[in-house]
Amino acid sequence: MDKAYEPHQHEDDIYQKWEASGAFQPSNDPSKKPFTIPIPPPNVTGTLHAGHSMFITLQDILIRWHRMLGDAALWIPGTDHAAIATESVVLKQLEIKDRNKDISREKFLEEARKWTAKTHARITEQVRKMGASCDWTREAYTFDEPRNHAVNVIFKKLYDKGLIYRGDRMVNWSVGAQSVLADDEVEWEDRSDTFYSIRCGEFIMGTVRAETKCSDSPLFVNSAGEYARVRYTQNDGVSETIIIAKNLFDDAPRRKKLLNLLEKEDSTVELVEVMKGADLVGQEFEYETYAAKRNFVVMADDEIIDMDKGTGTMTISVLHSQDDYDLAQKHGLDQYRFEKIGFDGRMKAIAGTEVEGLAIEVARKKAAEIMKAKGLLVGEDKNYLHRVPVCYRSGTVVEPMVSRQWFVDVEKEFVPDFPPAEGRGLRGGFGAESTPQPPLTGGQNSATASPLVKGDLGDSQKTTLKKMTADAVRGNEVTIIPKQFEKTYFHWIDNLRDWCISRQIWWGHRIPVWYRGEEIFVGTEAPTGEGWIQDEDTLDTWFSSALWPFSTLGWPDEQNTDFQRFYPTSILETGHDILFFWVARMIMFGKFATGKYPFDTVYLHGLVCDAKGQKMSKSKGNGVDPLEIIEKFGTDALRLSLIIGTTPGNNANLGEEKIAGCRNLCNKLWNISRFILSQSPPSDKGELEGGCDEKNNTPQSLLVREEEKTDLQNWIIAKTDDLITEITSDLEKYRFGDAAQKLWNFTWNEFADWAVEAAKAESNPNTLACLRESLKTQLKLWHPFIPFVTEAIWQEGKLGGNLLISAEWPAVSGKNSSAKAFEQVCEIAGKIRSMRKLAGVDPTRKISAYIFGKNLEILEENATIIKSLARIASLTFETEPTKRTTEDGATDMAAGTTIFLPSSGMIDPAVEQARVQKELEAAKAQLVGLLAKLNNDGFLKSAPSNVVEQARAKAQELEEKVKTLEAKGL
RNA sequence: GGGCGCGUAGCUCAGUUGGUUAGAGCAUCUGGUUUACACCCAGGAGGUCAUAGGUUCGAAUCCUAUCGCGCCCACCA
Repeated sequence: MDKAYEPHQHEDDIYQKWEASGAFQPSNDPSKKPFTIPIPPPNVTGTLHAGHSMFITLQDILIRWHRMLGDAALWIPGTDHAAIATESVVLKQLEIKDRNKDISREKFLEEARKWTAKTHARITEQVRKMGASCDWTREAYTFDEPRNHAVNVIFKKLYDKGLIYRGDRMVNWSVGAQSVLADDEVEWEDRSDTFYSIRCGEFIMGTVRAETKCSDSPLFVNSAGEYARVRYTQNDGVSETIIIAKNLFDDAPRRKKLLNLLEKEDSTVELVEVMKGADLVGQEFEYETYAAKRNFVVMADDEIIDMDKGTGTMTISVLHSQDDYDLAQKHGLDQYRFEKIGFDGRMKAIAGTEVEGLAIEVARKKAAEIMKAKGLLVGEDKNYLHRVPVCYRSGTVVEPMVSRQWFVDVEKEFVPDFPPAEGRGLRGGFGAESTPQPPLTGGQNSATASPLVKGDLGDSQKTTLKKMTADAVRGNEVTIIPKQFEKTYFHWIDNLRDWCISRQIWWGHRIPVWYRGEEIFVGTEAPTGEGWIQDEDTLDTWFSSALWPFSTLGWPDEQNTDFQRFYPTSILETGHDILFFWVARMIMFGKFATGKYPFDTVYLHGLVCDAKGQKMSKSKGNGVDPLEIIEKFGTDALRLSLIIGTTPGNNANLGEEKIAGCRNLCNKLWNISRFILSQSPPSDKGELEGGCDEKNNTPQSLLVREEEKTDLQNWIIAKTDDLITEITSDLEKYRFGDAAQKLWNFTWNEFADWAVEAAKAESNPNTLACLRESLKTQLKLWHPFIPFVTEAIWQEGKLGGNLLISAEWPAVSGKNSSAKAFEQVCEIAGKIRSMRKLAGVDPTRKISAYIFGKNLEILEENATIIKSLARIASLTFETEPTKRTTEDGATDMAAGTTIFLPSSGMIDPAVEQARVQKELEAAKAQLVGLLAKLNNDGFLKSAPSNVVEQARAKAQELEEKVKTLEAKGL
């Protein structure tokens, strides 16, 4: 074995061995419990980033662990076609500026397929680099044929249930890019614009969008709000009244700002009367706009109209603002749907001949000018700060525009037709679902036919997609870890609106709808007959992603063996940022399509940040490239650094120093192994005399002999057993960070620092056998976290007949060993080391030492070890403290004994005195606190007895210590 | 604006049901080269657990308020 572990000499080779061995594929043995994780498919055009590294590591840990537990572990890999991102990457790659003019749909798709085939090879190779033990024979792609079929089937199913409809929808329209933008393609920019206050009859309303105030509209007030009729008298004697919110009237500075054209230095303002909004409702009036005379009617909406904003009134522009659109929907105001702006970003005729054909911003200024000239404008606040949506591509302001889109209706009631519950049923055998079970035969009619339940069963079975999605978590059928995300989940569901699923791009699943005149056909295949034209749009990427846990297992063929065996899957692990986009929709579609929630546990990890906890971003340039890290430190170091010191859901900080530390751990493990293996060289089966233990490939001479165990050997066995228990329990609780931390602490600070060092002194073949066994156990426990180095050691040492990836998860030995005795030895050795150092003893010098105490048998038995660990030449044990404690030298207490190091001219009495003084003070301070506690009746009465006992014992020990140190005669 | 969360050692973070002297890695200080490992070994120092109240025999942990920070959702005359 090399002196240091060199990851690159092993990793690729090991990965190939694993894959070739078939270990990545789940066992076909029907007696094995299935354990399934669907991978969050990375973008097919992407490259590996820190977020990928995180989920690959976590999921691989789970998969490897379950595989070792003997489960049929299946991790399905795949990639995502990432519609929008991919389309823009490919267009850029092809140097296409205007998709609609420069390339045909077919040609584009062909090019995109070519391109993604190339990038697919890259990203999957990178996933392998991380050591992902996923089953590549089952690889899927969100945009391949089987997944397309699944998409079409569920689309039709939803449509047939009336859960998919076509409707108007406000979209983000980029005039610059001539395209609809997804919400995450919209950037928000802080801007300073002019806020106009405009006459609307006697009312005043405020807006930035002056160009849209050119049509008939209701004027909304708050019926409970107070409005003020205010009289303005100018210095020339001309006076008039206007109506504004009473709040605004009372707030003179704000009033002056909003009504600056009316409220001049020398004008007077007086309150004429105060009215309730309700009193104003119903008024109809005609008034001039910048375009033409229009009709207004006063209406009320107490939810939307906020008396503290603007002038407390609002007119609407139904087709050009989301809020206005919603308001119009709510009040059924279809007659006010005026298209004032075209998709070219220019004003239409209804906006008036003065501005027709002008671009929005130009029209706005023109409209303001006209209104000013006509006296319609009563205020201009030129420094109105607000945020505007901007197209990330063209930089132009995004216009809300109405267009026809496809939606999934999440509120509509329907009767689900879940397939019969047979076969494996719900995971874990908990058969009872919180939601009513569907009838065994599908269809709405069969439901009412059941004689078993009285009343309208059809109604009782009704549900909505929204309810289904909420019930998953509410009914504890899906558990979210960490739990706090359940709150976020419910909050999202409570605010859930219909899901717009159509996208005006080419790269995606085309909507399976065909039109012929007024006819509409929805199906999984194109209809026969002439003249059918397929919908131009494609589906939102998340639509196909929502099917991932079952579309990858053969659905809609529910007889498929994979679907039967592995669905529902076990755990969905992903970043908390896509809880809504992805996780919630999988839950929704999974239940709808299959009758079962697609997984029972959702584990959410946090973001991967830089060493300072800053979000990684391209602009900051603080991104960590996992491939570079792997190159420099090895995959295991990267994996470990992502796990250690992190907790579920919280962000993980990644810096080179931390990764280097993890690399060091790998090297430490390598060197511990190197030492142990050098003492018991690897052997092929039967090579050593006496043959081998068949199963473990352990030479007979290295089998642990129970009958002659020393304290050290017992310690190794007991501690290793404890470790198995703890790591297993941590993994069961998804406490990966804790598990890794405990393994680290054991391997390095206990096993290497104490056991291996003590073993050198003990020089006993049975100790070596114990070390070797413990090492094997540690390699197994470490394997899910750092698979490469553990496998490399396993192979180098020929520690098992097979690959470590296929080894069994360790079970406790059950050999009733105790670590207690040897722990005492460690404590004594540690104390002597500390005393030597603090007293200034030459570290190379071997000294003599005395230990006084009642029960010294254990220490005497381990004298050789203590002498070796603490560099002692002569060690004397005595029952009673002799006068030696009053001689010059260092005295202290540990493990119930008193330790004395004679000075022999090495110890400076002043230094020693200072040290003892410090010890004494600390002990006294602690004792005072403890005694106070023990004298407190409340404590004695209420605290559990073991806590009281512990306090008593500690107090006694401290009293003794204080006595001994004081006796030193300071 | 609505929601969620976080302030613990110089830095980055753990701390599970409230219960010994609050832990780790890195950094730092003092020393060392010993049958694997300088990607090392041994020993130190370093904390008013953001602040102020409260509950309790007992609070980093539970409650309230304040201050500071982050994330998600919404996009508002």
